[in-house]
Amino acid sequence: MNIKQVAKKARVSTATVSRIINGSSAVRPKTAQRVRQAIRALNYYPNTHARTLVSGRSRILGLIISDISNPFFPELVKGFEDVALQNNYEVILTNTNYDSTRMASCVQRMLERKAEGVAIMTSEMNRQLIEELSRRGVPIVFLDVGSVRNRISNICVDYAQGIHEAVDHLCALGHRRIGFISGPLSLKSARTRRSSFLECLKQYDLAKEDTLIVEGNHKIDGGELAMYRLLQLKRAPTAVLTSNDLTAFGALRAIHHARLRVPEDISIVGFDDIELSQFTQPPLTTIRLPRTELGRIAFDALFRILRGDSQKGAAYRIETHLVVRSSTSAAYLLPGSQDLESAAVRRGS
Amino acid sequence: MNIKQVAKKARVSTATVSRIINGSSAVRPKTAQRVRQAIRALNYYPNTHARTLVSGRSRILGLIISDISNPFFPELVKGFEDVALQNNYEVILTNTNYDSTRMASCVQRMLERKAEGVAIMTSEMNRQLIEELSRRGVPIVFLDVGSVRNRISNICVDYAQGIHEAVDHLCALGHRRIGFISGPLSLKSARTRRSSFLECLKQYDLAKEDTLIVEGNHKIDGGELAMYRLLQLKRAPTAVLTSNDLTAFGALRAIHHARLRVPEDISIVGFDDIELSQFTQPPLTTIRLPRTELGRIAFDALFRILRGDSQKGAAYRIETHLVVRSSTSAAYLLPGSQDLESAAVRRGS
DNA sequence: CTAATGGATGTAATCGTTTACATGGCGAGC
DNA sequence: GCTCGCCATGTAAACGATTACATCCATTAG
Repeated sequence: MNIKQVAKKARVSTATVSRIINGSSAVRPKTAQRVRQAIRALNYYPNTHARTLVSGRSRILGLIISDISNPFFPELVKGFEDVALQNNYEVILTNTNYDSTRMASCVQRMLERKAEGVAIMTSEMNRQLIEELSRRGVPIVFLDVGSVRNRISNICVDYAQGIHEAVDHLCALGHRRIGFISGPLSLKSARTRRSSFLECLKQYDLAKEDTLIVEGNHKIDGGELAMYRLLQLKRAPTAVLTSNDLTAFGALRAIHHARLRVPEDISIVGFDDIELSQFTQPPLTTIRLPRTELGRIAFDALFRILRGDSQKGAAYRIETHLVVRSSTSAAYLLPGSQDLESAAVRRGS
Repeated sequence: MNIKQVAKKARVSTATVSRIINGSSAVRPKTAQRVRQAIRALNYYPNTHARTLVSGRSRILGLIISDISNPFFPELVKGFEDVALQNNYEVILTNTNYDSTRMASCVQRMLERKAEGVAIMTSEMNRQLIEELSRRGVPIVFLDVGSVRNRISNICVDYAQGIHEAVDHLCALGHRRIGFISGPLSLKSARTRRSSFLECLKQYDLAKEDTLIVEGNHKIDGGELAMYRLLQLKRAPTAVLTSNDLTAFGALRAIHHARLRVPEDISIVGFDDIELSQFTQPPLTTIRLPRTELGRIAFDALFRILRGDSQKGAAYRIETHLVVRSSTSAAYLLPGSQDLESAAVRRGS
């Protein structure tokens, strides 16, 4: 079951067997055939640990995410793993659970298993550990927070673009009061999304009232609560953007409970385009963030460095685009009658 | 950065350092302290590959699932990983994508990375590969399909129990015609769920008409289509059980489109209790399959064998229970008026 | 015909640990 | 005071590959 037995059976040295396995240098076709037969006959496959030990290359890549049960991540993971597998890399997947202590142990495990590169798709970072990785020469790719300066490759998601498209779309439908339900502001990604939205409001010269921006938690219940708060405003928004789709689901629920209608009374726009968004009632207009591609790019970023095709600290960009479904429509209320309760009454509900 | 340097710094032999790290035999407290200091000073951690190579134990466990973006799996994975981590095992996660060719490569990867045990939570099995694992002495735990005979530990999910509770619940509410939307019958788990249902009907002496049983695909669109078919029946069911929650989501959609109401016109029961089921409209009554626990038990089954506390081929059991939410209620229609269309008309919709 | 060249193969060191066995020193029992 | 035994530690052989270097043989050029 080891290379020696194969060598013996094929009447060659272990070096020759190794050469066949790795294609590292030429061997006579006749010898090669004999070796290959022996390998098949013994059902031999090399011991990766021995390989790693001597060659210094583990063919392992690390992927650190927040939480696999967050619907944002599975597709990203699949994208990453698919290409990694195609290139004969094994993936070690770890969850930080949004906890920077656990993040530390994630990185430590990468280090121990000798990952050749690490993709960190979450923002609980720990300077010390990152530097430890850098010092050991392990290439890193980050989501949104890398930079050339620290030699960490960065994948920059262009949130602004999708948000622009959404606001554009809503404006074209006649909306002027647009609300926003953010994620938990402790999260970097949530903050970025919110500030992109604020930026956008400015550009479109739209009302920017603090009351129209409410903090959620990137989960359904938080979206629901936040939406209730928006509905209680004297002058409620006629359209609401949300920081992720789960938040939008919650908003949908709140509006339904308030006996109002989407999109007739209020338009809702989600973010991420998780699979379930096609199946809400009504199907959700949302900003698509191509997560499979994100995973692919993360692998690519690492792979290029490993092959020497690219420097550490390269920058990549991912676009986001609006997907229009049925949760948005023309602003139904006239400027003078922005009272949602009366709308409900008018409809006789 | 290796054990020699630590040994040198602490003025002991590598064997002593190893003893400290593994606690394998007593060392003088004074020496121990010196070694520990050296370890900390050099920021040393052992090379797992070297360890595995010589000790033959990798501290790696394999977990094979179908598809991480199927909402059934994330919690299972988390349950498994959490306990594995607590016991210092690393987890290699692989997806078969419901494809038995890929299943083969999953197992191969486990073999190559020298997993000490493998949990196979999907049913695309490949006799040959399983035997290969067995031959190399790798303990295996399977979902539903293991057995003592082949020395494969088995976790048996008691689908019948939850289904009984559901049927019981529906009967108590006055339902007599209960439909079922199954998963794709190519899947073992879908077949098992369906046959549990059929079994149950018999016990309750309920109508068993083939037309009341429709095949879905364990996804939303399949559930929707299947529900349409049920709605078109002359004598449609007043309650429908589904093989998983996504299917139930689809059914909800279909009923909504048909301008009927859940639960007033039709009661719906899901299966699995994925997180989103709390948030549908109405919140879904469903049969809870405790997936985190499933993951935990899978680890436990392997761990016991590894510690020698248990034989290969042990059996474990997981219970399922009904969770009543709002998608079920008393059968609204009188026996003589089981015409859903007229129900809709009566309500004036 | 000899020497140089180069391609195919073998030899052996190496990677970083663990662990069986050897050694050394010290206390206890006689 | 000697021996026995035990505890703490060291020595060195594995584990299973890769790979630099050496060797061998055949071919070709001079």
